[in-house]
Amino acid sequence: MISFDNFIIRDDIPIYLQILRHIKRGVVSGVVTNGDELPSRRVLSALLGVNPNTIQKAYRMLEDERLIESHSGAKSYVILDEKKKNAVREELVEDDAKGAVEKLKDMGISKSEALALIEKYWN
Amino acid sequence: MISFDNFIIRDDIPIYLQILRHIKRGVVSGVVTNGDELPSRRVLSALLGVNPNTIQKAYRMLEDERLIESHSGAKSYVILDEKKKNAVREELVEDDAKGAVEKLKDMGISKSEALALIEKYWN
DNA sequence: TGAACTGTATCACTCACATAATACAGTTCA
DNA sequence: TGAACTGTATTATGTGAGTGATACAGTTCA
Repeated sequence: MISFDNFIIRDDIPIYLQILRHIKRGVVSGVVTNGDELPSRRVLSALLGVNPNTIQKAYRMLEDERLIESHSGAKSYVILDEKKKNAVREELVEDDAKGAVEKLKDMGISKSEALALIEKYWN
Repeated sequence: MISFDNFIIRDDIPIYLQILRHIKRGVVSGVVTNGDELPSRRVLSALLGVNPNTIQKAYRMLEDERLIESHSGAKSYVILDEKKKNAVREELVEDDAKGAVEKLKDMGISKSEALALIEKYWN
């Protein structure tokens, strides 16, 4: 069962996206694996204190990306293989590392300065 | 006069924030300096093809941060000193480098992997 | 002085997001 | 079998961010 312990809702980005990313990051970090069961829409909505439709929106997007499977009446499960896992990893890395590089470059920061910054802020 | 040449509007974040960041990055990179004149709200809105209120929103935020000065009827100018400049630099670095570090960490990526990613995506 | 520029303020509109309230159908399992 | 769970769909509503349209007032300068 995918865990949502210590999942805290922020208000800077849409909740359905936070749920989506939570699961994708789990996939990349290895916490979420093939065959894992997802909490039902109703259960998770009650747990997080949000509307079931918000959960449904996140789950629907995951299903569109073939990362989970849902069948009417039955529970929903994670469907993963190495290829998908790598794709998710690539996607998240694109968003994060690539975006950061672009921004740092825009500010006129050199590569060595950028590397020093990452070092600095890592701790 | 602050330049908006090769400024391209994206649709993923609010336009007023893009304008705000464009100017702040100019400050950090040294393209924007103390006493520089800003394009008027109407002129810039026409140039970018957006509503004058959108420009006003960005300028208003810059004024709240004391980075520019506006007086009714008169032109708007950049007001900078070393202290403010460093503050802006710190702020942008916070947004970019610090945020990137946090996300990469969340994905279970190690520091050395992160450094390698920055290297990789720099080109 | 007055035209043409400035900044500023106010109201209206759209849209994404989230919520709310149901309804219906498929499944699981005691 | 039937209760209690699942997923799915639909319609309505509220809210705030972002933007648009417009009006008003101050300034600059020929």
